Amino acid sequence: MHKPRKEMIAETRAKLIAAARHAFGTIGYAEASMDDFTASAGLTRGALYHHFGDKKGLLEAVIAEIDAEMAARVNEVASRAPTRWQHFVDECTTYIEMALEPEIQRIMFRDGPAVLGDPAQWSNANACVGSMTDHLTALQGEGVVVPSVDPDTAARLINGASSQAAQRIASSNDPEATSKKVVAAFKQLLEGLLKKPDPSSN
Amino acid sequence: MHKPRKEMIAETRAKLIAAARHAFGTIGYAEASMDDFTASAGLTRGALYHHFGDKKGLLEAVIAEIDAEMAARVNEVASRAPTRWQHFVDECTTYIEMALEPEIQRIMFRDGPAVLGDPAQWSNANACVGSMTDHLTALQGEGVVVPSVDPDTAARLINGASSQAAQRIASSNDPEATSKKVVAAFKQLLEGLLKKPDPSSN
DNA sequence: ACAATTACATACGAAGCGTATGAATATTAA
DNA sequence: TTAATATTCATACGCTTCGTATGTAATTGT
Repeated sequence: MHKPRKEMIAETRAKLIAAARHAFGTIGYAEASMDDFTASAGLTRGALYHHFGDKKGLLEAVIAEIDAEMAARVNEVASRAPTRWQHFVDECTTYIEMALEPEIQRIMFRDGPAVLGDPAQWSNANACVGSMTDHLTALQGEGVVVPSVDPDTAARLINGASSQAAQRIASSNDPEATSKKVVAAFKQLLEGLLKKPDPSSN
Repeated sequence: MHKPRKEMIAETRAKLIAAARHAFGTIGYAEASMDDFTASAGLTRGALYHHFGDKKGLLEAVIAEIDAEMAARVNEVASRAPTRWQHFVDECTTYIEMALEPEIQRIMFRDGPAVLGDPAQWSNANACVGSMTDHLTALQGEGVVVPSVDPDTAARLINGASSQAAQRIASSNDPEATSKKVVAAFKQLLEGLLKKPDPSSN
């Protein structure tokens, strides 16, 4: 008795996504030959076009998968933190740490935007920024963050800074030292969001 | 009497760069056919390969040109400003305004990084960030900005935030309103760099 | 004036992509 | 149960694009 139909299909989808993810994350989207990485999954382009429409569709699927993983990691790490502001800061730094990984950097911050356009418009991948936005909103309610900023806007700006931060660390020849400087500067910028009278922790 | 040799060569180089810049800025690097845009300049790929080595080489030349223009614009606008801090803030907002232009956004912030890698590593295009770094250094010397941050690092982070800011405005369906919110949030982040006792202007 | 270099154009081969078609299996209907 | 249909993938084809190799005219050096 062979496996049920549904599972076989899900399996080929998963194999295609995994193969594409590896190819996109290493040699990059443009250089990744559909013939090559489908073959590495024991398939052909026929399966790819059937399930994902085209190369871009497959990239979207890969991005959705990575985004879900990133959101899960952020939520897990940040869940334990004394204050909500610390929770928020942890979220940001975790985000930077993830952005250090070459696969994430390449797919989510370089090829993704180039091929699919502004990440803010992606329908499937906004979990991380969404979480940050939620916390900023709550922090405003608590009077910790200045009320004048739009939470979603601020979250996006921080996201952009995080991306640069990660790139800077990743391309440094002394990542340890660079990381310290970058994270320090990053936290300094974040403090601009705090209300003046109470520049609390850290 | 025909034009001197040197001028003819410079002219074909300029024509190639102009044609490529237009193609890259509109349909994008990946979609731009070398045959097409060289033909639109009255040339062939032969000239392109001779002068720039390959497609990426031409992109580098285009980026160098745009970067020089951006630096000139930033310097001109920021040169008139009461305080140095204001000068710095103007520089940043001017940077955002320039990043609103589709051509700059596409070439400098999307296709450029995707094809050539981390912009911080670009040898020919760092004029804007360099200028920002200089001002941050000076502001630290004057005691306006906290001494703990590395100027170059901070400039890069701000650069990343600016890029996101511009994208957000550009892709908004109400650019006017969005611009206000984005610039406000952006300035708020910048205030994180100021020393506490004297949160001076704007 | 003759050799050597420069500045391009042309021609050729190699991929890569998208589509159209085909074949095998599964699902539904009668 | 059997016939019809839909799904899942593989194969085959043409088109476009890129890089290189080659050709050629103009220019420079001697």
